[in-house]
Formats: sequence, structure tokens, C-alpha cells
Amino acid sequence: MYRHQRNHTNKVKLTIQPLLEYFKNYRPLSEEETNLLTTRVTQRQIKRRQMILQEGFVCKHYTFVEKGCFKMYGIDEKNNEHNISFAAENDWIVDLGSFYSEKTSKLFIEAVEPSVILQIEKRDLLFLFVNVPKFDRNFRVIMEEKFIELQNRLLQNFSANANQRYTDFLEQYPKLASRLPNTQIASYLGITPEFLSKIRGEKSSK
Amino acid sequence: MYRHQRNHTNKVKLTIQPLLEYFKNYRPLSEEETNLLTTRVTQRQIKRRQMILQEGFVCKHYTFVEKGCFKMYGIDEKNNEHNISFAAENDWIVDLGSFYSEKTSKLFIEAVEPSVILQIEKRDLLFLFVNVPKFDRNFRVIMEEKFIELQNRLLQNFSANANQRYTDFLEQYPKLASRLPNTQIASYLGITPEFLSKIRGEKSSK
DNA sequence: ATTTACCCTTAAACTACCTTAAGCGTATTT
DNA sequence: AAATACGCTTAAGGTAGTTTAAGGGTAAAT
Repeated sequence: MYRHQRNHTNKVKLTIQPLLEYFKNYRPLSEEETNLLTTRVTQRQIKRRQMILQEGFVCKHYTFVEKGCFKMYGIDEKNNEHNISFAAENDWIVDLGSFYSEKTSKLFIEAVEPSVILQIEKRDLLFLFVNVPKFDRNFRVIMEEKFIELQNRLLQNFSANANQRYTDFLEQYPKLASRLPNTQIASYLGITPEFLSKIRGEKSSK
Repeated sequence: MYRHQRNHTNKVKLTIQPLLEYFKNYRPLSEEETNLLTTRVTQRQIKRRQMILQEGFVCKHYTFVEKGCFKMYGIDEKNNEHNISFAAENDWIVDLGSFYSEKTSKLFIEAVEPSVILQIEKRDLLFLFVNVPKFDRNFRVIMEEKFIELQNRLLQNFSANANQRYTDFLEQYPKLASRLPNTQIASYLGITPEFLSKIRGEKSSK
């Protein structure tokens, strides 16, 4: 009964372990660094379809996904959603532009599954960057990885057709592909759900 | 006559000043840090259309543009070029994925103007990251900025049509727009030169 | 100085992908 | 348990952008 660990907000008993494990892929944190981090993150339980960022608001948190899955998307003038990214377990999600500039975001971040997250506010993250050089190091590497991923995606969007992009998505993110509805995948690929359905029909008939 | 400062390679007399000025936008380098950097960069003069990276080779250098302009692009199976990015004065250009993984690149980096660059090799950059925390800091911030820029571009490619994208490009990069041929801009926008020409015709007739 | 390569444009035929609409099955909410 | 919203599919008609081809202008290479 997780109700027992809930207070009147959506905060839950803090377990930072997954984040520490995650950092072991980079430069692992010392005990002291862990303590500095622990006092500066907040753990939250998020319901399906709950938004942790809405268009018109400033993105106040850098979010680490412990459990569940999120999508970040923008809405165009015809009211179509366009998925910029997904984030499942052990991944980050944030509108970095809004977070640092403190300007209102044009994006939404929404849970596609019931989720548990760790959040850091800007002042706390800056504190860590200033006082723990290892955070500069780790986040430099993390940002480099994210940048490479994003650049590959951009190139693929230019040079491959929808069928190719879908095929490659299935290969590259099999776990995401199996836990997300096709509508969400279509939006990520930059096509309509109807067209994805057609592609799927053609593929399976082969 | 710059011939006097050239040796048998394309190296020229080292002037690192523009890079130091550039770092003043972040955490400026001390004299000692400047010395460490200076011994680890190589300055080169690059001719128009000369390539500093070709598909099938490992990207060995992190490149800072002192003068001139470069494009990075991929070629699809129909032999069409797709411009991923441009870099003019005081900007970086590198296939980050290939640079760090040391796997062969799928990209080309080519000078679109006669250029002067500073290049750092991987072992030297890693040396700087390890020995000068300020480099971790500066490149973390640089990567964050690059990531934000790229993410905005991806979103725009999904949510705006070619006309919009072209209009926004002219606004956002007026200097690039005036020094690049339209064929290169079309490739960056993800459309054919013919279609860009049509868009331009429609715009100017208004 | 001449040649060659590149750049821009126009236009007609073509295609990948979108729009709209409708029907059906299955989660989710009440 | 019923109602509602969501997800997937099919299909017809529409549009943004491509392809191919051709001509003329300008910059680069020899």
C-alpha cells in the first residue's frame, strides 16, 4: 500500500539509488557528493497523462526518470502534437532552453505511464556544478551523448523515408516500441498515425 | 604574402587569440590554462571545397573556425547531400560520434569558403578535460547550447512547412543566409533547390 | 581568355505523405 | 455496468514537396 508513504503532496519516500547507479556509468559519486545531491533532489509519483511541464510555464526542474515513461512534445497551429523525445527508466527529461533561460516553454512533458521521478531545481543544479566538478564532467558527457543521438535523428529525418525511419526505430528502441502506442511513435517519426498504420499494413503483408 | 608563414603542410603561424576571446563568453582561461591549450592546438589554412572529414574516415579533430565557413553533411543512397550544420567564425564543427567512438564517420565536413581553423586531437582534448576542470565546465555549457539549438531545429522541421522554415532561417541566421548559396540553404532546410527557388519566387512576388 | 563547373530559375509530371471520415475493439473513467 | 475516450485500421481525395529536364548567368579553374 504505497498510500502509507505518501504525504499530502505527490512526494514519496526518497530512494535515490537508481540515480547513483546511473552515475556509475560516468564518474561515480563519492559518499560526500551523494549527500550533497540527496538533499537537493525531490522524488515524486506521477500519474499517467499527468503533465510535469506545460506550454506557457517555465521548466523549473531537471527530471530523472526512475520508473515509467514520459514524452516531451510541442503543439503546432493546427493542434497537432509532435513528439521531440521520450524518456524511460534511467533517462533525463527537461526543456533545457526554458530551464536555463527561465523563459516560458513551448513544450509539454507528460507521463505516458504511471511514473516515479527525481527532480532537481535550477539553483540546486547550479550549486552542484559550482561545488562538485564531477557534475560538470558527468553532465558534459551526458550532453555529448544526447547531442550525438539527436544529430543522428535529424540526419535520418532528412535522408530516410517514413518506412525506413519506422524500421530503424523498432531496431534502435525495441523497448520503447513495445510499450508505446503507435500514435505516439508516429508523432515521434514525424508522420500521422494513419500513415504509420498503412506502413505497418504493407510491412506485415510481406 | 602569407606564403612566408606557410611550411610544407597547411599549418600556419599559430594565433590562438580568437579562441581565447571565444572562451571569455564562458569561463575565461588563466595564463597557465592558455599555455596548456596552446601547445595542443594546430592551426590550419583550408581551401574552398577542401574536406577536413570524409565518409569512411574517423573524425580525428575537434575543429574551431577562426575564419571562413564549413558545412557538415551526409549523403543518402540517392546521392543527395543533407546539410546537418554550418559553422562560421567562432563556432565548432566535429562529428562528435565518430570523434569519441573512433568509428568511421558517415559524414563529410567541407569548407564552403577559404578558412582558417584550430584543431584539437582527442588525446589532447581528453588531457585538457582531465587536467583543467574549466574545460569540462565550458564544454558542458557549450554542449547544452548546441543541444538546445538542435532540438529547436528538430521541432521546427516537424511543425513548420518549408516556407516557414526558410523565413525563420533568414531571420535567425542572416549572416549565413547572405554568404551561402541557396543550394546549401535548401539542403539545410531539408528541401530541394528547385523547391526553394519556387518558394523564393512566391515570396518576392508578394 | 576560355572553358568548365556551379548556381538559379521555370515548368510539367509524379509521389510520399496528409486530411477527412467512418467503423470497430479495448482500455479507462464514472 | 455503463459510458466515454482512446487506439488501430481502411479508403478516397488532396497537397506539399520531388523529379526530370532544360536554359541562361556567373564564378572558378586552367
